[in-house]
Amino acid sequence: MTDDPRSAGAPTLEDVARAAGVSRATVSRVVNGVRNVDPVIQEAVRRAVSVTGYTPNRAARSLVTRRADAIALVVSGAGVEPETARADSGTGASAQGEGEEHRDGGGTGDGAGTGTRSGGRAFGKDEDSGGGSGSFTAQVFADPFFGRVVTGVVDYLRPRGMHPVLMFAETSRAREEVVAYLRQGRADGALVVSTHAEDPLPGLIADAGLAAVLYARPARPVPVSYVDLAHQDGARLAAEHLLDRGCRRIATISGPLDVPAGHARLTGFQDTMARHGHPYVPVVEGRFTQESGERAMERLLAEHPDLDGVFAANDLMALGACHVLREHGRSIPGDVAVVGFDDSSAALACRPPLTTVRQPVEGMAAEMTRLLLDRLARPDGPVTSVIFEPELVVRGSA
Amino acid sequence: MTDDPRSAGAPTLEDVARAAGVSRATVSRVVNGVRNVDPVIQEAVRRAVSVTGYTPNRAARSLVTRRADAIALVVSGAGVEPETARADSGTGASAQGEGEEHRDGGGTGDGAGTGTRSGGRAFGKDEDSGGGSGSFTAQVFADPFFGRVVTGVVDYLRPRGMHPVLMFAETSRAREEVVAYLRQGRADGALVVSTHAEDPLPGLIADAGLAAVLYARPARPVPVSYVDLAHQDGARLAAEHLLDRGCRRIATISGPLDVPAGHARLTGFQDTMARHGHPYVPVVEGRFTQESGERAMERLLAEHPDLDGVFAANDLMALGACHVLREHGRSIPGDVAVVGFDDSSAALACRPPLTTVRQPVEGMAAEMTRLLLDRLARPDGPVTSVIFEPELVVRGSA
DNA sequence: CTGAAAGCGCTAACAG
DNA sequence: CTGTTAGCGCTTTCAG
Repeated sequence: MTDDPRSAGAPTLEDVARAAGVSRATVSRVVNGVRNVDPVIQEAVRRAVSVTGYTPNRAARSLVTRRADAIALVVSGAGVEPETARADSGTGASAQGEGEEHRDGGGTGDGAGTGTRSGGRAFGKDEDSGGGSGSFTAQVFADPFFGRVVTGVVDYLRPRGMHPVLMFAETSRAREEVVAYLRQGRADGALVVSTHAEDPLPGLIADAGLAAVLYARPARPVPVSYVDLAHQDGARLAAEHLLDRGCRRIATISGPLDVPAGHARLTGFQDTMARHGHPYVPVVEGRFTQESGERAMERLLAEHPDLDGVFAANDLMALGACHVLREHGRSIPGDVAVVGFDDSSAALACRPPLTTVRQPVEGMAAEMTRLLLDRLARPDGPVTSVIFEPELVVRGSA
Repeated sequence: MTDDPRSAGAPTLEDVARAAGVSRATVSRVVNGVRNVDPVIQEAVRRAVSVTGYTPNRAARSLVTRRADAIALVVSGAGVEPETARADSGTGASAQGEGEEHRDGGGTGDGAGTGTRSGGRAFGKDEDSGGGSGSFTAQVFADPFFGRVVTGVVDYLRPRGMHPVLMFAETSRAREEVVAYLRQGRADGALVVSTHAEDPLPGLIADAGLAAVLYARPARPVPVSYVDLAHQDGARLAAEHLLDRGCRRIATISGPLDVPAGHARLTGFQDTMARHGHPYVPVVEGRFTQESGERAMERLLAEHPDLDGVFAANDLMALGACHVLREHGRSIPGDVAVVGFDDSSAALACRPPLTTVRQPVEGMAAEMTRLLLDRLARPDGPVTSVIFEPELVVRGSA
């Protein structure tokens, strides 16, 4: 029984109630915009609220409403798996193993103080630094893709007064943490962006009966909504464009084949090429990074010096390919036409700007968010998924 | 009095206590790792916890501990200011007016839904789309800088079991929301990255007595810790390098002069040049975007066709400058040497790779996070700030 | 339309 | 070392 009115802490409902001369219940009603409150009292309460500088305590509210009014945005992927060694889930079938270094520098994180100097190094082999430590987080943000996802999610959430909690889940430990986080009720649901197929997270979440929506269809079916792109159609657009402009010796730099999008873009491309009389298309597997695109292009050029068209499964690799082509004296699109995929910022960072297949990432992310919020509002609504159609954006490179 | 043991909801302390045959307090102690608990009972409790599948309810815990164990990562900037019209806070002093367009595209943000397709357009003039809608969020992520900040923050937070809530505050409305969010106790403190001087957010947060640490020193002094880079020193390194390699007709593309970093990098550069006998350096103001770098370079080239060295205040602009130089037949670094700033991913995306001044963003962000956590642990500890030293990274462009 | 009262699940004194 | 007892601040029946 603290009979003392002015305590140290932040003002509570009680304080406002006292100031307005009403009960806590009434203040609560006004604050939550419940009807059935006399306009006069309503006004009095409002005044009391601003006088006291009251702000509702979220923990208390959540405790009773059982809602956090927050959602998690989690990037899930293979990444470094300390315990599982390397989860190199068979680098697909057809392609060549690339032998890309997957290991990274220290990572800024862990230990004691970061000291005062910068974090890790890694990435470039010869060049040492390079604007990104090797952590999973850094790898994720190295691709403009993720920034676009965040943009779409945030722009959808903000007008609704919500903000995403950013989480990463590349190890089984981290995945457990995500599940725990949700189970603790810190977030009402999760938006998960998987960078690899076979990602166990969607399954874990579904098993725990937690709400989630995925970006990209999960490898093994899970009763969870998702948004995805018609990757094959996108690859078809690229193939047709290259063919239409007269290219006849076309090659492709695929994405990692253990990533559904990588796989789909390749098969979509191959299928279309085959249908147009090109059953064999030279392909080198990349890792969706600029550097892997460069290496792949070097290789393609070495094995097929006469090629006149290249489809890279994303813009970053296309950008790398362009660099290599130019270094080898090939003009773009004169000698070799190049088509990318995504229409990310890399497309405009390239000279000439890339002709590319647009993936409306922001819109897809917004839709994903809408689906999650829908589901939170109607927990037993149907599990619906949305597939977006890509479109060709013609610029200078092809 | 729910005498019924097995209710529908998630298991609570009570359930675990019953299962283990002890009191709630004891379970709480075990769960929170408090010593003074008989090892035997401890084991029994642990077993009960896993049997029941217990997960502590965060809201309940936060309600009593008064800690959210969460922090906000907020990007604050000018952005589109519906209410305040344009906050063009005097374009600095020394420099030349330039008349560079400072306004941006519409901004998806505010209004109702984002629709289902991607966000706005904007940015490119001729090319329309381009991997980034015009929202503040999109603009933020268009620069690799922010992804690096997130990386540094997340990598520091993760080992400590914390995750950042992402917020943007480019309008006064959004700023109020950030303050409200903190006051509601949803986050214990904020990491704020201001993209403009005169940002009122730090002041608002300080006035509200909330914990925060800033990236970059605030324009008007605020009793809040911050991390920053010795921008002037960085610019000096760039100037000296250009001079050392024999350049004599050097120009610079500055950042926005109303951004402290932009201003400091310019004055640092000018001072060093002056000290070496070059009191007048051609300068064109850019906006830290690739496109503005291109435009600035076009102009510089038109006015000073004989220049042999360029310092761009960030890598994105340096990249744009390189494109333009090459288009004008200038070889890099043969005809013109180019030095960038930041050592972001754009530095390696450039051909030749950029010689640049490294800003250890990830490390700075980690330090910023450490400072915040420190302060949360010791609320009345001293307000300390850390200034990082940049270093020159020599690559191919100069 | 408003107030009284009962908790939500957890931690933290305070006894034992 | 363990159990009892108060609440943390809010929403929400349930009466009036």
